[in-house]
Amino acid sequence: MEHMNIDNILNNIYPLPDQSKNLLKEKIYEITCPKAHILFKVNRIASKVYFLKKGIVRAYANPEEEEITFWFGKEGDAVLSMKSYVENQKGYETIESLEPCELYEIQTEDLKQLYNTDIHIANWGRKFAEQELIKVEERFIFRQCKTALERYKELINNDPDLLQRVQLVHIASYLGITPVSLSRIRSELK
Amino acid sequence: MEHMNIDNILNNIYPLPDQSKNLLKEKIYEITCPKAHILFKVNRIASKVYFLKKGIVRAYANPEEEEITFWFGKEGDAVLSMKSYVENQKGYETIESLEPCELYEIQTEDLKQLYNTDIHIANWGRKFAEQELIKVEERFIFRQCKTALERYKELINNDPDLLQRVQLVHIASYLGITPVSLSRIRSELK
DNA sequence: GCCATTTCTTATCATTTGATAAGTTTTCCC
DNA sequence: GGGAAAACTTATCAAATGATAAGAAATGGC
Repeated sequence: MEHMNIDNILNNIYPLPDQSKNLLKEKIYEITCPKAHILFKVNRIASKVYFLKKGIVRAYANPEEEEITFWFGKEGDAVLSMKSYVENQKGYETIESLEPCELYEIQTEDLKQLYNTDIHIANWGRKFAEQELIKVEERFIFRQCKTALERYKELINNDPDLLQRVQLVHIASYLGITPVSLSRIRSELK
Repeated sequence: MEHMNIDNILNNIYPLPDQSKNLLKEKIYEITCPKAHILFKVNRIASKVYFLKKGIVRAYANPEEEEITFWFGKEGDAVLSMKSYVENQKGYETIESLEPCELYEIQTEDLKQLYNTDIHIANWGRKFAEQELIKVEERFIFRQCKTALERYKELINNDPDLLQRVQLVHIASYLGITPVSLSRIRSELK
């Protein structure tokens, strides 16, 4: 997939007037990280939000017992610990890069200050949360309506490159099944 | 449970300065509805958001095939079709009262206009979406980590009155199991 | 209060998914 | 490029959940 530049990423969430966008961009820096880098560690309070320019990451919960990969981030996605971002509390997830990544970084402190002073950025932040909300809610419902096979098929259709870029262990967990079960499904489809 | 007044409901989401709160309250009206009233119908574009003063409601998806109750709203909760509210598109859920209800009602149009003109209300709207987001995300992860038995136990602990107020068919669906399976779990616990 | 209807439970059997383990393929590193 | 490690598949068996149906309990209307 192509690189995503910051203007497109910000605009895709909610178009901002130039002045507000520049306020935001003043606080944003580019960083890179290697594969298998931990961007957020569980039980920490996150101080940064990232936007993914290039690469792929996953968020997983419950690392003591059984790892649950509940989210993949790709080019253009925001990468953050939601719980930590929203409530300023310990996050329940760890976020790890699955490829070498290029990221845009902003301090949550800076972001929150902008929310309080610029109404366009406040509404941008509102839209961001709203869009993420819809995504989780839809996935929550979909998960319950559909069988593992249907969920796998849907992934193939909507996110084919994920299968090329991500280990099947993580795909399986994302689909809510075991790797063995995923293997079974894949062999049935051949 | 006690009645919830509108000031508490609004403040619990995000404390607003009096002036902003009054702007909001000017647009809010009280209504009532009987039991089994449909507040939102699937595939419609919703024009209203409610806050529940008294009563209990449920949201369910997939009404053609198998009903999936994915949310209960109680005193103090906001009642709305998220998809419709966020994207101005057809909602995937139907929302139905399970008791006679007293509600505060606001037009989404009015709300959106306030978002664009009052920064405090914009941030209130942001906080609202953020809090709802965390709730769904936590439930999504919890659903995958825990067995049906654990999920039922957690419901008993965190939401005991739900069992008194709501039919077990809906509880079962909310927990992601069949009513028969829930019965089995309940009898094992005795 | 009584009957009809709805809701809930119990029982039986089928299906799906998980757990474990062994085998195969791929990847990675020297 | 060869060998070790990791990732994936396949096979077998166990456990959890679903489907169906029949019976018990609760609810609601007259």
